[in-house]
Amino acid sequence: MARFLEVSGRRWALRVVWELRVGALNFRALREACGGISPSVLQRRLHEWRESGVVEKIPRLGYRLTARGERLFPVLAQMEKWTRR
Amino acid sequence: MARFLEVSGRRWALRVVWELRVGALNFRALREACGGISPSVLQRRLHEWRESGVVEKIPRLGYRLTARGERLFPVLAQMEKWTRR
DNA sequence: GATCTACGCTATCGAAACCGTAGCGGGAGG
DNA sequence: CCTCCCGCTACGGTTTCGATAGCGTAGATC
Repeated sequence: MARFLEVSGRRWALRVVWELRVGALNFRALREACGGISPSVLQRRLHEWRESGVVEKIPRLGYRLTARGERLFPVLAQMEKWTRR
Repeated sequence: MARFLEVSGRRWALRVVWELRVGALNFRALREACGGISPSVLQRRLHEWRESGVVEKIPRLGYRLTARGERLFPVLAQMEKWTRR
């Protein structure tokens, strides 16, 4: 948990996962979806999430959540619900 | 949601909330619970969470989650559950 | 009243993370 | 060959973080 809080406690970290909820996105599309993250930071976040087994890279498709990453979605959905009040 | 992801996407941000799940903690206790966050950063995080209405300051008691903050706990609990696999 | 202690908090400064921009190499299509 | 879009990297300036020291206050104790 402490580890996850550390990884997710970086700029854009959760946002990247959040934007991938709709499905696979390529690098540039993901960049725009996040609304202006710098490519170097996005690159780092993607590496970090890939190391954590949350995101995977698909040739000619871009990036998408792994099965494990998908299971993280309910957490974010609940989080999103929380923000609505 | 984007706003929350922004606030929580800072070092120690969620960790601070997580450590407050056990109840009120004073500044120093919270600092130790987090395992060595610098006081200046902790100070900043507490201000940010207070502005978001997640944390409140109680005289002679320290800091604790607000009612709104308590409602954030299930999210973190689910997050913690996710990390266990 | 003087001292001691624990508290919240601030100051400083070097290190690390981040941002914006530019641009590279590579592959697909014309 | 040329063009276009792709993932990705390099660079320099700005922001954020981290470690440490220490201030001012308030309560307790002598």
